[in-house]
Amino acid sequence: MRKKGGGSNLGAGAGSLRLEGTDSLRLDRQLCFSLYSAQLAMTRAYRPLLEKLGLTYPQYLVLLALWERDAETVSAIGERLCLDSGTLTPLLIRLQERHLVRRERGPQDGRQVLIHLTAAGRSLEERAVGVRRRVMDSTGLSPRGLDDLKTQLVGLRIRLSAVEAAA
Amino acid sequence: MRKKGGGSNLGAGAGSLRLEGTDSLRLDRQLCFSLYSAQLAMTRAYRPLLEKLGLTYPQYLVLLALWERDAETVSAIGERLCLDSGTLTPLLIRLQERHLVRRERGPQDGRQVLIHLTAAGRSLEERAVGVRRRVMDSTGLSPRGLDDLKTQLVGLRIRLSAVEAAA
DNA sequence: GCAAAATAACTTGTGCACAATCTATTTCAG
DNA sequence: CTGAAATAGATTGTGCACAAGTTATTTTGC
Repeated sequence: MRKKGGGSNLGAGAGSLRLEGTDSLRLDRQLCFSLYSAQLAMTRAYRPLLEKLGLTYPQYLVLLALWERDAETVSAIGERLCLDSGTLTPLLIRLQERHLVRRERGPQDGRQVLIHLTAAGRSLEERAVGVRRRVMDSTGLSPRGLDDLKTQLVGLRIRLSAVEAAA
Repeated sequence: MRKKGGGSNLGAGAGSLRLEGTDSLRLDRQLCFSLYSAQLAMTRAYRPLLEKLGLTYPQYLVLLALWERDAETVSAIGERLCLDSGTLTPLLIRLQERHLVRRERGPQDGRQVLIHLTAAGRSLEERAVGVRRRVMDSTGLSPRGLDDLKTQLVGLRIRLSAVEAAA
């Protein structure tokens, strides 16, 4: 095994273009990797706490959307969470099996399915506030710091999504 | 369907403690959601480009690690990427089926499996540099801005992981 | 040297995330 | 009103991410 750091071009200085190119792929320099691993760490921080509520992390995000605005269609929820029906349908079926939501065909438009929180689903919100607070505390960030990072990430998501839409 | 915005407590002002509590769960205020959706957007930005290389996004991250330092054990790769063997083993088997890596029992320690890049695997690096550049360009961030955000995310990951470790 | 403990990787089963496809319903053209 | 197009969800198959449990090898205690 090679020495740690893989320092093939220390003190880059007069490095060739090829070396500069490959060096740009160092793992610890990648925004993509730091984003990926921070997201994994966030999920792992929530998991043991959400487990006590019988929820997975994506299920928690769907409930966040519903606690904010109830009785929406599958596609409206999907738009807010940037997820499609292929992801949401089975997740919502599982939430229904746990009696946290009710799925009901739209009375006007029979193609739609409206998602309603049950009393049990609504009552979970209070406990979720505590979970959120504990995880946010563990970030060690101030409310200002949290909001600042959040704003940067929202901007990043919007710019990355715009490219997809153009393609 | 309710009106967009769900403005149940506009001009919060003299809101009660309960309202403040639940309001803290608004989707657009969540760091966790902005992180989650930014990560989804990053994966979606890479996907069509990586598809031309026959790679998924996690496979690309594993190759990033190997391009930086080759011939490592599964657990060494896992430590760098914060992933366990349950995730890596099948992924590495697929990379082997595509002749990008070779898996070989450790000569000293027969429990270990060393992952070696093949010539084909190494040759992919050059094309990956172009993919990375295109996605980073689409973020609209300066090298300074990219690095700044990366640094914040690394800090976040470390603090979130520290909590897990303590639990 | 040998049984027990530890370790590295693999396997199995669950739940996303997503592409591709399918079904049911609604809307539109004529 | 009728057939075609459009739309909303549901379904199927692939690949992570992970917990739990298994197998094979190495290390440790005696």
